[in-house]
Amino acid sequence: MNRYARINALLDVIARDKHVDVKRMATQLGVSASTIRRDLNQLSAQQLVARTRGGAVATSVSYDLPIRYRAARQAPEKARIAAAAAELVPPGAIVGLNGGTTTTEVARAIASRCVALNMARQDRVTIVTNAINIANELTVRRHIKLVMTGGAARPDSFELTGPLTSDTLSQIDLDLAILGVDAFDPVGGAKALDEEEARVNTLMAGRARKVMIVADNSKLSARAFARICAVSEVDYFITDNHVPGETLRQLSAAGVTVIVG
Amino acid sequence: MNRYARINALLDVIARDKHVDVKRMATQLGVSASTIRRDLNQLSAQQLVARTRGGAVATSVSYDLPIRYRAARQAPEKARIAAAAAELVPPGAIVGLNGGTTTTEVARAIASRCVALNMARQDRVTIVTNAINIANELTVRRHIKLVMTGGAARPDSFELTGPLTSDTLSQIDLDLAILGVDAFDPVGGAKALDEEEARVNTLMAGRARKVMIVADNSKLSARAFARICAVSEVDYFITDNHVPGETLRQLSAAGVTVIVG
DNA sequence: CCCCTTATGAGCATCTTCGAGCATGCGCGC
DNA sequence: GCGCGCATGCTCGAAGATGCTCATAAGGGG
Repeated sequence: MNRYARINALLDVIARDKHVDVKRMATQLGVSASTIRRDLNQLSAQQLVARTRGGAVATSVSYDLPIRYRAARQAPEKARIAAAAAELVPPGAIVGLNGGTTTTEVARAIASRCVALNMARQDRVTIVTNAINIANELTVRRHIKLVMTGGAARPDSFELTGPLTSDTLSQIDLDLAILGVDAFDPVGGAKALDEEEARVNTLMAGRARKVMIVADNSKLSARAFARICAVSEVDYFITDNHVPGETLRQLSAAGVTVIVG
Repeated sequence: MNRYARINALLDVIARDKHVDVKRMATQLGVSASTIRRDLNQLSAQQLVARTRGGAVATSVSYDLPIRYRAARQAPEKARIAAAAAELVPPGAIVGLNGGTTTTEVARAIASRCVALNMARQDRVTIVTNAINIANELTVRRHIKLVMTGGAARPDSFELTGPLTSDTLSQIDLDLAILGVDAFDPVGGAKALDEEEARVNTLMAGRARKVMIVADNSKLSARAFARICAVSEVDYFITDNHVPGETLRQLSAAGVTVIVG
């Protein structure tokens, strides 16, 4: 019984019963109460559950009922960022998405939201992406129109880049570009680690009426060298609640609409 | 046991069990734990798995669908057809692949063959495809250069079609187009059920120096209305051993190299 | 045929995880 | 308001996984 399995078991119980009991789970999983407590505290720090004396309860802000623990870093933060981003997508919009774990979550959130709102045919959202994994997931979701750019695949990131990608993008106009980035700060703007990806992202931003950056707090202290766009070109910035207020104020002052998911 | 074979083995286990154990895989594959750890870290950097203490777990960032695809009809026939097709792909070739269960098998066979032959860098095969599921699988399996066409996704077939697809294809030259079709016979040639897909397939065949059709026996008695190309444009036809000899003779007479997998 | 790059395995110091014990303090009943 | 019981948080030690380094093997290129 490793940590991952325990956390999943705990989330399953909470999803089913809305609460867990430390003692009972310790017996059931064959570990000490200390361990269960540590696990619950960790989940609580990620705002996935709320601690109570003797156990924990489900948080009111439960986004997806079948809560599955994703071992990726900053998973809950990304889910909340994604939910906030999805809310800003109006019916019928044409949305560009680049690759990355955050934007993958955004894609899922947009798809879920379209189902939830039961959008009419003419209000269907169109998603344009150069991320193979996002396309692969969205293809089966009927109520979204999916368009892929062409291009050569980069094995490390599941993104298509290169001249073919640029060609495709140059033939498309977007209402909104939602970009995950490797680094973002009030002075340097948005950046990527790979110059090929940066170029594609720049172009996608240029084809869009509005530009949204989605990034968890780690990206604000990260460094990357390939420039995507300046802060002045960014309309929305969605992040989590672990970002210094000073940074957010600077972004607001620069004309960016800042939203904390 | 080289690196690629190990990585494939690890991915297979993760796809099946949702998790791997460092120690167990080290024993099973006959290498040291350090090596397994290095492999898992590399996969983790590609977001294909998430490291846990003692092993790794699936990230769900796009590794569930390939499994669904494995259970196809006529599976053994398709696997043999695919293996025969893969053998006709020379090192360094630029190969076009359209969508479908047969061509998905072909993609896997080509990938496996490249691993088995341990192809040098300059002999890497380039695969150009408009099938999202194929792209998704091949991105994971590396050591193949992958190019996607752009286009709008068709939910039923995982294929990209439309003007963007045509535009991309018109900028590409192929050594070989490997096409799965819905119907093929000595008189009518190759056909598809969907006219959009047929158009893309026609274009792909037109961009290629050689055209190969892969189809199991059921396709020879099937009917479809959208024409892809005439028999005279087909260079190779790979099928299974349940096809009437008379049909094969007619195809040979028409100048098609017929191979029974 | 030789050299250089890369991959692999072993050893070692470090870090993480987990369980147990103990002082603390929260909450419930009186 | 008060005291008791129990969950909690913290610390410490043990077990084991990890990362790092180095030596060696293997493979590819010239």
